[in-house]
Amino acid sequence: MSPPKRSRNTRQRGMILGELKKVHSHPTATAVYDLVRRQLPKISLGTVYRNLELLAELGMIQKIPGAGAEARFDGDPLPHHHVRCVRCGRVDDMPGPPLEGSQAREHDSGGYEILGYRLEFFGICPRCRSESGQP
Amino acid sequence: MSPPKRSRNTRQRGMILGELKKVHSHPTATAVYDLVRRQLPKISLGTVYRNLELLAELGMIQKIPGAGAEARFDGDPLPHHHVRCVRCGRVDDMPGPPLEGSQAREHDSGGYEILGYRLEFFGICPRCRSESGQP
DNA sequence: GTATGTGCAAATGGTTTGCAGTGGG
DNA sequence: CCCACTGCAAACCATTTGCACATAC
Repeated sequence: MSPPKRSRNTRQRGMILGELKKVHSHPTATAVYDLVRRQLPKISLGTVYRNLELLAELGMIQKIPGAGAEARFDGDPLPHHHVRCVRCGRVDDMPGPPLEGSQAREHDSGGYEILGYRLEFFGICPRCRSESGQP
Repeated sequence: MSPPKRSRNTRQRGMILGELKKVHSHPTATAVYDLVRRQLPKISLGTVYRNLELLAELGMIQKIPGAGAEARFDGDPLPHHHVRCVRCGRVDDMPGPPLEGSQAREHDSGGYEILGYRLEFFGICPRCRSESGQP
């Protein structure tokens, strides 16, 4: 159905993927830019955005589009949930299995063909909790 | 703890709330702007944004911040889930109970204080399904 | 009377894109 | 060789904000 989507192995793309696989901080596009720039000082932010988008489409990484917030990227493409700190924006992995019974909803969904769902937790990260007393 | 947050009953605010309660289309800020402008031609988009934000804070309406997409607003403040059409952006209510067992996650959450979660389904709405064969 | 709200317009900020040149296969 | 990719800079677009005036209470 869909054409295999051919892509090339550029230094920029390899570097972006490599850095993402290396860290566990779910960096923003700008953060990835800063990481990669240490090796490729002339890389442009546009290229970083284009590659992150492409790598996510290819299923090699995961894009975590924040609700209203800056998107973050995860070198681990396997499905899992995330927690986002409402204070500092930090994103971490959330232990726990994927949402069960979501398939069941495909029926009573008002005529929609359900393709998937996004579940994101929000809260206050350990660091922010200690910095200013737990409210 | 938090000061009662005093607010005034302006014509603009009442009109925005009224229109939102009237429709069931989960309109965007701009769509609300267009609705209200029929009665108050001089209202500004900035005022619409400010009031939508305030009304959501007051718990009188619900803000549905799309992951990467334009935010939408719901005149029904009671918690329920939504489906977003990946083709046209349309948002509808999703039948079904709030996520059970989310409280249980508050424990094994890597030190986070969990405040809540956002669950949004995505798929293809009936109209878009019929317009271009179900893929 | 005074602080809150409004209209207007400019600013913001993350993300996208047009274009001419580069380089991977 | 050719077309995907890059760097650069400008464009985009939802949302926010500064300011002077208006108005709810």
